[in-house]
Amino acid sequence: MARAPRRGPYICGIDAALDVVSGKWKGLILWELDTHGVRRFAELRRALPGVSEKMLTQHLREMEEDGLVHREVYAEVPPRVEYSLTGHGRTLNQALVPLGAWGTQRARREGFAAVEVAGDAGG
Amino acid sequence: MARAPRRGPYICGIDAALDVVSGKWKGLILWELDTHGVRRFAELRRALPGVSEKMLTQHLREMEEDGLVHREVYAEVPPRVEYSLTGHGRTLNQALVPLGAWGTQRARREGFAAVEVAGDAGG
DNA sequence: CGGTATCCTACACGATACTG
DNA sequence: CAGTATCGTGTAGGATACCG
Repeated sequence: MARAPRRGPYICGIDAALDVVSGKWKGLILWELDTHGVRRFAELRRALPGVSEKMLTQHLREMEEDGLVHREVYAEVPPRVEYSLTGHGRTLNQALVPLGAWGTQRARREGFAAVEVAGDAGG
Repeated sequence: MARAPRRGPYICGIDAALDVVSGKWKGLILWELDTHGVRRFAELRRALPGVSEKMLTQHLREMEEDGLVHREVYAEVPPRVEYSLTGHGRTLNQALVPLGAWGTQRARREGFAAVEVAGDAGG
């Protein structure tokens, strides 16, 4: 059970980017880490209401493997693991800003509840 | 079997936007229609190598319902149906440009084959 | 605290056949 | 040409239990 992302070959850039952000919680993880800089596992869990440990771990591992997320493990008791974005993770986030704004506009137009989360580009 | 997209409530704008572009061929359909302006069913089919009629129809219907695509039916024999982007479809495409560029860069970095398709932002 | 392991379900996607 | 109908499959995602 290693990888969800296909890792190419891709038909176009959108295809390649979507391969890396698809996953129910990845967008949120990106925003959360971008906003707070560094987050612990339990903090991310609280920030993503409804996520299971399994999915959070799995997404985090895939994003780490995709070079988006850095995982820092501290040899302490109780254990502490801190997650943060890599440079590529931050540039991806930048690239997602217009899309986030579009989505927020659309949700507003359609009358859907788009709960504002810290860092949301749509204001 | 009507809808794949959830139509909210969404957690943030990215969530809302991703709900509308997720689907194996939707990104490509967007690019194809944006590039050519108007495309017939069979033309789209040829532009998306490997897509089945079922998936193409399904994606097109969902995108129509999401207000992204306009479907024009001509009462002729043989039948003719033309697809084009709505205003919202075009703004979505604009919002996807940076993401496409990011994906192209990434594919290049990682050495994956990112086949250039007409309209690709990274090209 | 920060995970793994196991089992299960829903559904996105695909293949094939048929129709106005 | 532009679909619809039906069936089959892979896998993303979820529930629960256990571990260092």
